[in-house]
Amino acid sequence: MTAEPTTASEPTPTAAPALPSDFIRDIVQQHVAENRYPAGIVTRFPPEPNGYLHIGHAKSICLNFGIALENGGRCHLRMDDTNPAKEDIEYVESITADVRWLIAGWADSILGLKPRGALPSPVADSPRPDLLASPAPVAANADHAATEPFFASDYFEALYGYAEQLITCGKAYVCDLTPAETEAYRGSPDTPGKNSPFRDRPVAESLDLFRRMRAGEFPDAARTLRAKIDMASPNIWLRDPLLYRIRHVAHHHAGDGWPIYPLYDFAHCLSDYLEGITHSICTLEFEVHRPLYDWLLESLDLPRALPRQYEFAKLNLAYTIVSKRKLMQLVQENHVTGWDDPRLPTLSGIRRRGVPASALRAFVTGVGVTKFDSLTELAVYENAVRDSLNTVAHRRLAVLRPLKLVLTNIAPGETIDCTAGNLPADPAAGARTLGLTREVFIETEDFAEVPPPKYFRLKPGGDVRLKYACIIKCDELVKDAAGNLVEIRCTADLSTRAGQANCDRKVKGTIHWVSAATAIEAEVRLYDRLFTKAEPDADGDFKSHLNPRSLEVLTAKLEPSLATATSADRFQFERLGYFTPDAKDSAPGRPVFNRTITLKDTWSAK
RNA sequence: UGCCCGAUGGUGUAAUGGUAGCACGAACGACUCUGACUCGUUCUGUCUAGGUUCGACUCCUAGUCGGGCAGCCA
Repeated sequence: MTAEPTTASEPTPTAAPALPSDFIRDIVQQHVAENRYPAGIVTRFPPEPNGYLHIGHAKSICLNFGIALENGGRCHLRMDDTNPAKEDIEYVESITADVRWLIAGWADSILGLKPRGALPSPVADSPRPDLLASPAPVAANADHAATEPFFASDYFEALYGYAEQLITCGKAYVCDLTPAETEAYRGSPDTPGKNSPFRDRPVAESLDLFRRMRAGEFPDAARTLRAKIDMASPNIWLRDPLLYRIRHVAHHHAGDGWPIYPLYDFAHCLSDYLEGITHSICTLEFEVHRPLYDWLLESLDLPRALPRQYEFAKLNLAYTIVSKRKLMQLVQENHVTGWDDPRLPTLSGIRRRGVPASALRAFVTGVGVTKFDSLTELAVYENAVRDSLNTVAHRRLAVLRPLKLVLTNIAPGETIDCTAGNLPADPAAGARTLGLTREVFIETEDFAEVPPPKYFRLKPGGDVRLKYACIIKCDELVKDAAGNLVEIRCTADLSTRAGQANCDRKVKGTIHWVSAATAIEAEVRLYDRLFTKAEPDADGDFKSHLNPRSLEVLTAKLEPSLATATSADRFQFERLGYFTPDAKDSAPGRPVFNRTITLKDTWSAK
């Protein structure tokens, strides 16, 4: 091959990964091009702190933070905490930690691409000028917003003011109907509702009543504040929707000063407005709320640009459920060990299982953003996890189900050093030394006394390579009185070690092993999908489809270098999968490893 | 039988009136001291019926199928 410098004078295309594209990003792009939001693009991720975040939220987080990052904008993590009865500070903390984990380091990689817009300028009347005033770099800003969440409950006072404004201009009224009456008056999807008898109550009376609601004069559910729209609207959310309800409960963030709390529809659009959100992106079930979102904002006298709502389809992943209510059941009924059980699709569980945040991001980005209610195959997720781990996880040897093997031509006490690269594809990742000894453990399934067709592993009279060591030949089986195999006796061909005369000798199979003399023991937890059906709740009975074999606990033999591993480490146990020490249960001297995912197996399935 | 939304290979997604492409998956093959990775080849698609157009995945009409909406939840 001649070294023709054909490309020397051509500009080397810096293979920048393409920015994701979808119908929402297209809209944002157009707005950027039109300079519709001169102050910049601002999005938000608004979970209610009533449960743990899950893989579905990851899609929303990546969409919202991604759009902000790509456009030099901002994304606010906002607790949508308007219903204190269901919420708890525990969830505020877990959500904050999970979001921070998911986006950590992301800005750096995405900012390597060219940001498409200018940095937003401060929003003058923002309730959080501390956050918004400093034009920090986007990367820092993104992490900061995730670390320091916004709270809808911080806006209760401002929201209350908007409510009074709505009453004053005749667009809201205090209603004394009971909950049951309210429901009855609402009608049904195909029959119009009826006007509340309190609908035309004088403004002054509604205002007085609303102030007394706030003062705590009335018991729970005695009255509500409602928007005055159209009880006959084909859209149920326009049939005089409730804006405020009376609840004499303390709030985990706002304290105990509020006997009334705003409902989602009222709080959300105005929280978006207060934070200067430009694109309020939510899932499809809120599509029918959009007219109300717009009605509320347009009914008030608001000086700044109004946010607009856009909807996309939430993520559905095969063999998993993400409903907070159902996850809660699994946790409370002890089908799993907690919200961070590695079998759960919660971000805490996924993290504990050992999945890198970058893998999750790649997965949800690859799935795309549409309005089609799809079901994503688990293989797509698994591919993203393997793909991410493959290049970074150092290789190690471990034996899950040990079978004793004696190398009869190695003397007791003798050790033969073998070098094993940490990342065979990348010598810079270094290597460690494995000591081959007379007694080793191999995987039980790597030996077959009666091998099936095309069996590459060890069999009577056959030979196989011990990874990083040498080729061995099976001479003899030792069985106990009951006929159970207790030991295999082999001869090691030491001339086939790396650098030796016959190192290039080929055999069909290569198996992993650990030295019986130096192996450490560890608990290893193997996970399988939590459910046996692709759509566990299709028949409304997800608990009957729990996989009884979703967790298998073994005592494994590991190569000694694994003794000092921490939960920040990720390994590939060769031929077995990717593993990480469990962040909760692993301790020095008592290691516990989680299997993040198996390696792809194109043989045993046949 | 109200209103809103959607429909492209097995799965997910692109093509924005002009060559139906990508990824996952599957099959086969090459390579291999991981039956992994990598590489190569192959496989399968525009819901139906009309219409507009030189030309339709794209626009229009009707239908079919699927999803969402009747919490003082979000």
